[in-house]
Amino acid sequence: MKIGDLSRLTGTRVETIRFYEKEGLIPAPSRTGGNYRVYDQAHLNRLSFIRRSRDLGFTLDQVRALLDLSDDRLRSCGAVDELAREQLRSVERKIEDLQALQRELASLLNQCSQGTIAECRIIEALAPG
Amino acid sequence: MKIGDLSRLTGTRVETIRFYEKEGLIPAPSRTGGNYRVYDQAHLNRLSFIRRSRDLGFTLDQVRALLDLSDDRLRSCGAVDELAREQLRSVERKIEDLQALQRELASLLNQCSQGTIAECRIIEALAPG
DNA sequence: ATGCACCCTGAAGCCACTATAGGGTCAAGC
DNA sequence: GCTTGACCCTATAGTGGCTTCAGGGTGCAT
Repeated sequence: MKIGDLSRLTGTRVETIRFYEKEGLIPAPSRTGGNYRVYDQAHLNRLSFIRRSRDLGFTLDQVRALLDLSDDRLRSCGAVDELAREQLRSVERKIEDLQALQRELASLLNQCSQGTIAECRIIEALAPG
Repeated sequence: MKIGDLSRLTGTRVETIRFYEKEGLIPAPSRTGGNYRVYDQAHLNRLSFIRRSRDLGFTLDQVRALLDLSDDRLRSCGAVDELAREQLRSVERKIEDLQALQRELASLLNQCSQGTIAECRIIEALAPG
């Protein structure tokens, strides 16, 4: 499997795959005579794991931790659970922040009567007073 | 007013104020004999405007646009309205994405029975299959 | 004279990629 | 055998919005 195939199979850009390799998230694959990277099923599995973790919002450092944990089959999954729980909390905090923002913006827009800047409620709300 | 005073009054880090100046968001202030920046009320107003816009989630480019618009008192506020509307849409999109994420994480955590990694539902969900 | 809080500049670092420059490889078609 | 075009390679710089760091200077009190 060449890098483009891996890219298509995982929905990951080629540059991102090379970036993950440089970051040590994916082991360096063997090469063809023409210096092309050659991947196997293990690479595909690992990259899929990384992408799903990223899609769930984990940082690359968290993904690294999850990968390490997932290799240690006999260990308790408490650490995994804690990582996921922390991530959930962080997502919930972000949602709350954005909802507050949403309310503020909606309220500003509600007050805008489409006149001139001088009487614009939005600009007024931003300007200090 | 020295940079530290402006920092305290606006809740902006000193380094960030210097960064805004370098970015052209705040005009370069005059200096004391000792080369310290000296700010006045106009600077305070402008920085407050920037911070409030940032708090509402506008990018620095959008802030630049808002600042330009706010100087043009006679212009219609349609452009301001459009910027705010776009920002609201973007916030709403982010909320939806995060809520999907929240549901997924919560569901994973729900299934975790705190056993070993080998039987961990979270790792299982991340691993390809 | 010494300490301390504050100020200065310029450059590098953060995250997770993305883009760009400048090239090499390989199979197909003429 | 030569070209075309899709693909691959490396190394470096750029993105946004700051933050941090190195290495110094200022100003006031003790």
